[in-house]
Amino acid sequence: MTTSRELHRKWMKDPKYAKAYTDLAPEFAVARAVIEARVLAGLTQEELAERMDTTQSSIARLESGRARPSTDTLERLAVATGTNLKISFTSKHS
Amino acid sequence: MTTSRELHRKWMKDPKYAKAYTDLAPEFAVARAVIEARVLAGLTQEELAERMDTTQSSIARLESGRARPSTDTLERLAVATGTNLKISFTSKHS
DNA sequence: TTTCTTCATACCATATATGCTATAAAATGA
DNA sequence: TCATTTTATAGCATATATGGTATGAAGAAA
Repeated sequence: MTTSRELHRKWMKDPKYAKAYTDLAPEFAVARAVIEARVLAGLTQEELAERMDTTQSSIARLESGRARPSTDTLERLAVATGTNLKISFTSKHS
Repeated sequence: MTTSRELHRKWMKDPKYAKAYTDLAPEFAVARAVIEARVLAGLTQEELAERMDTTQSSIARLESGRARPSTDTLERLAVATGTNLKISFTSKHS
């Protein structure tokens, strides 16, 4: 069986994936989550864009960290990747 | 007088109703997280608004479910309530 | 080299989120 | 009841996110 962890290890060999996953600053956590959701779904930016009824450039913008996406966009991305969007405010001390 | 809003508030005390409600309306799950973060921080809408450098009416709009807030707004709310914002796309099958 | 694929980026028009003001409703306490 | 605080909502101006288009870079494979 292939777990997401194994897939992650495999994809970490991809320089772009590895850079996206490890080098991005904390404030780009959303961008990282977007990249991970798309890659785990096995989609290219163009394919994801089609499912979200938008364009490849918009997806690239999301993944670059230059965007502050709305929850509407995030929810559409969740539908397109077959995932559930989770948003929470967690305590810093527990 | 019994309004639908009052009925909703009453029924939201039922966990099953609450879950079904938020599952069908993702934007209200965000609204609920916002309300929870503010109340746990012990803040009024006005006090939270001041910390976020915005207005009470904007907070009310966030909590009403009528908004699709940007991640910028959510980040500022996390800072104002002393929490960490977590956004993730979780698998539906695990 | 060329071709193809994928991703990144710039620019602009438009849709939407946000801030602001005012007001009203609702809750809270006396 | 009354007074006060807190929250909800409407209208509007503006800031920002998004869609669309075009273009270019990097890599893979021939």
